[in-house]
Formats: sequence, C-alpha cells, structure tokens
Amino acid sequence: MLEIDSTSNTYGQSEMIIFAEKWATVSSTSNCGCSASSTLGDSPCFGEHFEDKAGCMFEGKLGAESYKSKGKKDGIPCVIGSSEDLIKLDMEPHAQVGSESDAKASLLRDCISHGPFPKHCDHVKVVSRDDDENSVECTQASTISKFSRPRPPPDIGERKIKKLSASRQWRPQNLKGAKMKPMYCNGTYYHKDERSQNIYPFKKRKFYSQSPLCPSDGGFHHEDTSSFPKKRNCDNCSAAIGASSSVTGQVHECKGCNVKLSIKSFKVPELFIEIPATATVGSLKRTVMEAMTAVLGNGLHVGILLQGKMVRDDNKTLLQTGISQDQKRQNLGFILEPRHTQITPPVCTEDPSLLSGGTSHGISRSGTYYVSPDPLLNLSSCVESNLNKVPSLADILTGNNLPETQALVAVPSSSTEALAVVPFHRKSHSEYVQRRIRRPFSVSEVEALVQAVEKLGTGRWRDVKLRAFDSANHRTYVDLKDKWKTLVHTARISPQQRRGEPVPQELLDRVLAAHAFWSKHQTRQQLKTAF
DNA sequence: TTTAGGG
DNA sequence: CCCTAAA
Repeated sequence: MLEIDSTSNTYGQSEMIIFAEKWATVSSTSNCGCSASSTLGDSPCFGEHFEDKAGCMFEGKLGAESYKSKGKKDGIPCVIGSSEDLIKLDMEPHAQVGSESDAKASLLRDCISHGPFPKHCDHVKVVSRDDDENSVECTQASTISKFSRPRPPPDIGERKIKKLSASRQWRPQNLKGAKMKPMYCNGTYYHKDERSQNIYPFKKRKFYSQSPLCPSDGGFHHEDTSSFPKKRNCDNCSAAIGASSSVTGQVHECKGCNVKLSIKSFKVPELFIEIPATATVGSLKRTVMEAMTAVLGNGLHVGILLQGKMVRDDNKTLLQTGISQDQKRQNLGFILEPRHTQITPPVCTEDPSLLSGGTSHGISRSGTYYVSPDPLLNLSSCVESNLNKVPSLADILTGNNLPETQALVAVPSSSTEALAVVPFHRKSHSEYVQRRIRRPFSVSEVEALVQAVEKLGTGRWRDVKLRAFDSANHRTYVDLKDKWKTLVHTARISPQQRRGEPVPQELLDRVLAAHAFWSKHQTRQQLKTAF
C-alpha cells in the first residue's frame, strides 16, 4: 500500500485576478449560479472565461498553470495566487471585511472546488478568450464544451461526488428506523438530548447541520441531488477541518487608500491517502481529487484573524477593524473553514477514558482518504464574543468560545491527530459512506463487557448492551459482540502479538473462562432443544 | 431487530 | 468496524 502524506499540500493558485465591484461584498462574485454539487470530480470546465452578474471575471485554467483574468469595469484588482503561491488582495480600506474574505473564499471555492466555470451557467457568460467583450450567454453545455475539457460521459459514478458528505450515511440498514430505540439505532442521535450524545462528530454535524433551522446558504448547495433526508444534507463536516493561510504574508500599504495584503498559499489540511500500489496514477489522482472535494467541495468560508481575534463583523471596514493599519496587519491571518458551521456542539463523552487515543493513522480501505486538521488552526485563541453566531469550526478548533468538553471531537485536546479520522469509502456509484470513528475499548469498558458477559453469556448482546453499555451510545450490541470476539482472540494469542492498549491478563483470563463456560452452556442448551 | 459470522 | 444472511 502506498501511503501518501500530503501534509504540505498547498493550494498555490496560479495567477488569478479578481475584479469585484468596489463596494460589493464579493461573496456575490461567486454566486453566479454555481452549483454546489459541482465538484472536482465533476470536472470543472477548465480554460474558461466567465463573467458573472457582479462583474467578476475569471479565466481559469486550474488544471494548467495559468489562472488569470483581466479586469474590467471599476473593480478592484485582486491577485490571488501565482506560481509563487502568492495571494494578493488589493482592497480599498473602506471595503468591508466580508468583501475581502468572501472574495478569497469565492475564489478558492470556484477554483478549487468547482473549477473556474460553474456547472450550471444560467447566469454566466462565456466570453471568448480572444475577446473579452464579446461575451456570449452560455445557454447550453455545448457552448461550454467548446472551451472546456470534454466532459465525461454520464457515467460519472467514479468521479462524481454527489454532495459527498450529504450522501454519507451511517449504518444504512438502520437509517430508516429513526424511531428506533436509541441504543439500537443511530437515529438516537437525532432525538436524544444532545448533551448526552457522544462523539460521532461528523455524523452529528451532518445530521444537525441541515436541520430545518439550518439556513440555506444561498448559492452553493442548491443542487441537492441527494435523496436523503434534508436534514442530512448540509454537512460540511466531512471536511471537519479548516485550513489557514500558511503565511499571513507581508502586508504593505500602497500609496493610495488601498490596502494590499499579500498572502502566501492557502494550505489544505493534512491529507492521508491510502491506495493500493497497483492502482493507476489516474486513480490516485482521482482519490486525491475526491479528498480535496471532500474538504473543500462544500464551500468555504474565510475567517479573518486580526491579532488573534476573529474579525466577525463583516460590515466593518478595514479601517475600522484596523486591518489597514500597518502594525496591526503584521498579525493578520486568514482561515478557511467549511461554509456550514451551524452545528450543534457535540459534547464530550462522559468517560474520557472511552476516548483513549485512537490514532488517526488507522488504515482505511483501499483508495480512501481522510483528513486531519491543519495544526495551524490551533495556533490562535480568539477571545471575541460570539455576536450571536453559532460557533464556527475555527472557533472550535481554536478553542474559541467552547469549553473543552465541547470539543468538536471529544478526544484529548492534546491529540491533534485524533480529529477527523473518518475515512470515506464508496458504497455505490455516487454514494459515499462514512466509516465510524474508531474508538478502541478502554480497559474499563472491557471490564464492563466481561462482567456482563459473565453474567448473561454470549449470544445476548442486546442484553449486554442494556446492562453495561446502555448509556454508551457509541457502542452497539454489534460492537460489543465484535469486541468480545476480539477479546477472545486476544486472550488466545501471546502477549507479544497483542496490540493496542494492553488488557490486563486477569481480564483476559476471565474472557476465556466465560467464553468456555458459555460455549458449553450453549451446547447444552442446543442439546436440550435437540432432544 | 437481533444474532452470528465473515470481511 | 462493516456488511449481511438468517432467524
């Protein structure tokens, strides 16, 4: 197996220039009818020009080296990225914070996730490469294909990730039973008191994030191709990570009243990819693509950190926030975070020992990947009050506004690697399911399990669950049965062969004893019923 | 839904 | 942990 650690992945865009309306919040820039589910896997139309309503214009060649556009109208030029991984924003000091961050977010979104060309181009004009003025309404795909890379045939199963995270599901066989008894079903996570819920961070976020209360994001998630319930559809959590600008960059003020910010490349979160050595390069590319889509495909939000504080008021001008001040800008940072952060803060499990460090470097299935958070996200502490906002991922990751017990993933906070350990794997054509986080049994759990089995015997896992793990929502009776199986196995092998947190020999002995006893017992029962 | 077992 | 046949 090949394991690729692409920690240093960066999105150094090639040269890219945005022209946005001076006073517009540039978020509109990217709201040009783009479809959220246009993903990397869907293959952006490279090499396109387009101009959206807001007058922003891109010429994209994400796959290639160049990505630039020329400006027109009275926009403010923003150069983002280059071969030197440079991102420059030339902003008017009175520009709103939101316009700056949104500009970048939309750039990244468009270029990274969706490609420079929106899939649905109702509101987009395609202009000839040679003549920017001669724009032609894009009314059909054929118009685009003239410029773009040939689109794949309808069979995009292998490539398309339909609302990647949205399509993910847990225990599909149980999904329909939302009314099941809590302990049997993950439906439990819908209904029970959240505070009592344990850490299925992504799942929880998925389920809650697009609850009816979750506002529409207005632009990037409209193509809801998923057939799953709405409430599971706005999970960005898959990308329960964020990225931050790897360098806050030099900041310099230009002569006029414009503020120029220079940001080095945006880093993407650490990516782990596992793929068979026999896989083709193409499939490797696809896998990376899918991973990136998972991370970025759902839309990004840019957060701004000024001297360690999150700048939340998008309506403040750069002057007001102090961004235009040279000295303050020394400490200016940008953070990428998933767009939907309306999550219900998960709560730490009642027993910290239950969380005893599963490593995030677990092996996932072939051709899968998972991401871990960018450590950079942990660097700053934000003290600002929340202004009525639901904590964002960045908040959580930076420990802002959330007590430790509400960590996004209830793992020891020191364990940065424990975050986001959920790999994806393809279930069918365009569905991705998320594997549950691996959470090794702690000794105390083993103890409880052994005790229950001693009492109830093997084969009554539901009762075992009820008896000893009733409140451990993340342990199903199947889990307990599986654990017992491994315990028996563990007890039988030599201590040298055992892995993970060592289980006291005494417990293992009891396992063997109980296993032997109940095996006989079962045999006897069977014999009884047989005769 | 639960159990049982293979993957 | 996942998947699923079978009960």
